[in-house]
Amino acid sequence: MKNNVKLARIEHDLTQQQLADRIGVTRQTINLIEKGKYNPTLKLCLAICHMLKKTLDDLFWSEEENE
Amino acid sequence: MKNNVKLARIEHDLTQQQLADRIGVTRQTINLIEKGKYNPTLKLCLAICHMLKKTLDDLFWSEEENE
DNA sequence: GGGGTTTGTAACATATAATTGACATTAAGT
DNA sequence: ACTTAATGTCAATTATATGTTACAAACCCC
Repeated sequence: MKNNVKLARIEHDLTQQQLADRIGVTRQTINLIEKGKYNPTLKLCLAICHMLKKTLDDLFWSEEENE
Repeated sequence: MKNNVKLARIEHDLTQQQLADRIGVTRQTINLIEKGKYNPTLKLCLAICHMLKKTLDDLFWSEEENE
């Protein structure tokens, strides 16, 4: 589950904690997503996208079939 | 949680059951997602996208902030 | 080298996505 | 009208995303 959340977060000068707070999840959740260690729900992906002014494809798309 | 899964599935001439089988989930899961009644995981969204030759933005993006 | 901030993990609890099995409804065909 | 396939939905269970609390490693700054 690779993604570009970390990069986009840093572009906005936010810590994991700040991003988590603004989205309304815990820091651990953001951390695990950034590390690719799990599989967030669509609603959470969308919340992250809106907060970081990116689309789903920007942050979460990859051509490969596998995770 | 509106999305375009149903439309894309029909373009490919698949039933909910067939799509579910190819992705490896149950028909109920596909049904509920199409009806917008829940919040699939990213991995499942990606599986649907690849099967239907669409991107995340094609099937699951909407500009609105809310679900 | 000590103190604060950020990040990476871990164990356990809770909410909910997803499965299983079953039944009702709708749509299409004959 | 009858049959069959497809869809909508429900109750009960299982798997897993997320929360909570806590602690350690890494990085700055003084």
